[in-house]
Amino acid sequence: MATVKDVAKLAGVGSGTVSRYISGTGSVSRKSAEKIARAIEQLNYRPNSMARSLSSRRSDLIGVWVPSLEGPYYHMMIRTIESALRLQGKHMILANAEDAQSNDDRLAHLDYLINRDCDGILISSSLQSEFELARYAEKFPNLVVINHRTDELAGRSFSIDHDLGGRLAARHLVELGHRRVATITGRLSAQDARQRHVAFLDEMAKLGHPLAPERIIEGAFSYAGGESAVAALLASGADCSAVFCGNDKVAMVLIAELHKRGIRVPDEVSVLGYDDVDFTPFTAPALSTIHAPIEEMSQSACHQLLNLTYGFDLPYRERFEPSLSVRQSTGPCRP
Amino acid sequence: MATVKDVAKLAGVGSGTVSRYISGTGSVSRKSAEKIARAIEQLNYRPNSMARSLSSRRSDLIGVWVPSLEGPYYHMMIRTIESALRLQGKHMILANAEDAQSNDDRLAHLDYLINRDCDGILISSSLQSEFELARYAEKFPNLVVINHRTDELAGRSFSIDHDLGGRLAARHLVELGHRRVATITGRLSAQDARQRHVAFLDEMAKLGHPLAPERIIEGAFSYAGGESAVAALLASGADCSAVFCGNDKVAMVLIAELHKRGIRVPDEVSVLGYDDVDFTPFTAPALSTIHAPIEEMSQSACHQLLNLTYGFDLPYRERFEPSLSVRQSTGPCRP
DNA sequence: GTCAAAAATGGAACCGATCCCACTTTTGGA
DNA sequence: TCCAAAAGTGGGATCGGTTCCATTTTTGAC
Repeated sequence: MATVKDVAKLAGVGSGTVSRYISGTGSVSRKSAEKIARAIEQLNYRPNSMARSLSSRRSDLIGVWVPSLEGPYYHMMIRTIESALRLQGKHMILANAEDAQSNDDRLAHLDYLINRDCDGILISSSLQSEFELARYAEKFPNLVVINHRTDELAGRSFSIDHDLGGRLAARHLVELGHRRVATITGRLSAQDARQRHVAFLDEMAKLGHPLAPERIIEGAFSYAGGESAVAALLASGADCSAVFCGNDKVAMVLIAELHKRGIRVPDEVSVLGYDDVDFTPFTAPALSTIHAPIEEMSQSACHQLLNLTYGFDLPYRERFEPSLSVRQSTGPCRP
Repeated sequence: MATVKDVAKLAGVGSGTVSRYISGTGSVSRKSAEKIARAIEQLNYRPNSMARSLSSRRSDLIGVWVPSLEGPYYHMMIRTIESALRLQGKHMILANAEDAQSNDDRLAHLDYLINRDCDGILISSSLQSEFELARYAEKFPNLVVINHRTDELAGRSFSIDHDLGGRLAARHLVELGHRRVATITGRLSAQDARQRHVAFLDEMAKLGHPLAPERIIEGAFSYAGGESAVAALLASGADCSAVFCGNDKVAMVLIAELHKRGIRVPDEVSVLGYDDVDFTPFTAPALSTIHAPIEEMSQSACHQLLNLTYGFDLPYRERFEPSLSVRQSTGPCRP
């Protein structure tokens, strides 16, 4: 493989000039540029990325930490991030903490990224306590958090107003006439799950229809968690005309289970999801849900991370608003 | 940040000894090891991965090329690969060619990986012609292909017997008594889609029930492609009691559309999918499908790539067999 | 035509590991 | 106790870029 020196020699210039030509920084005369271009072509030269990284102290690697890769939510995120980074010539490396057993284990996954000398790190937070995140953020300036708002990370945390999302859910169901409403939440130790849940309960109460405790099931945002939560809800015998699910995966599981039992959606029970992932138009019936702008949020987080890390000036926003997306799984309450 | 030299000086040994201690290759006396361990601890030393890569000519980076990241199929693959690589201390970088407009564009995505000096490359082939793959494989020895069988890449291509898969599908439907059968395929320029389709048609014919041409719709393996194919099938007025879909996403779309039209699955129409992705238990009704061991195949491909690249000796297989997974979306034909 | 400012240049030093090699020390069998 | 083989060692060369700086060349206003 050819090196800068080979190129420099063939082009009849110094190695510094070649380097300047390639990076586009500094000035190179037209004549030199042409000679260098020809030499590069002729030698089929490609810069060695490791040497470049070592000497420039930039790896052009962005680490992405996710608590799980199950289901479309994280996939939409990953997909958006990969695309945004590729557009800027950066590379993503991934750490999926799904198999982590303990909190230390989860942090070890972060170290797996940090030890790789990532220029910046994106964390899709959920169960990480704010304290831990802040601690890491301190020793790692180019760190940005998706879907988690915290004051310690002003300008570096990107989030959706899940409080509003929870309220939108409540209003939608109440407007449809539902009074006997149940909910299946995600794990309430996760900020995003808790926020929408608390707001949902609060808004239901405000609207005059507080939820009975037996109609509140704490589940988890996974298919398996959804299954057991759905089983728990249906086993409880809690009679209800509508269920608000903390995310779309759980809503999908619920619809499947209701179908199995011959309970019609939305005629007998309305089901409302949260997130608006890619499959929502294709459940049967199509899922009504709270649209969370996951992709926009992910892209913003990515942009700001690139800004912080490389001094880019890409557009971004820190806060996003969910909106109601009505499809066929919710309908008027029929007593 | 501390360097090997700092560690060597503090420990009172040479830099070579420190290097040997860290990499675990070569021999280091117990006494030196202890001193080095203490120095590392004291200085909080972490090896610089770029310097390490440059001098060892190993990036510990594995590139993964996928034609798309939509839907659970690729996600299951990515998830499996990330995990297998992390277990061996390697890192994955991803190139999603979803946004590629032309074939050159798709190859540019491969270059994006190669220019990063990946030690090895995993390609999830589909539309790439065998010729192009082989061409790249030639100049890049540590390249392995998932879900594509080709003689040029003996020992480096991992695949599922989609011929068998297609036949299993045909047999299942015929055994249930279906005679008026339709099929929605993926893009037939993709090997995996074509194989299962051709075998399906062939087996149906062998069993005495060849498909009428108007009951064959060429679609694509995306939600959008599924939607238009489903629309085309239903618009054609082709009367059928069962539909074999080239993958689960399309089957999901079909179930949703049938639900919308009030057509009961499987009572009026049976729907059979392919792949057995993570959501299949949770469609309504739960999707009968051909189980393709995607995760096992991905892991094998990963293992063999690691073997080729780093001389590991991880277990792997090149060929996998699909199996029938009956759930609730297929049932006996009721005339 | 003059001259200061700006542009362009070559090459050495450096980034922080690995790896090789010549050398020293330890080991254990006779 | 001796000695060959094995184990352990230190440090310099090397990987292939970037970056800095002193120096040369070009530019353009007067």
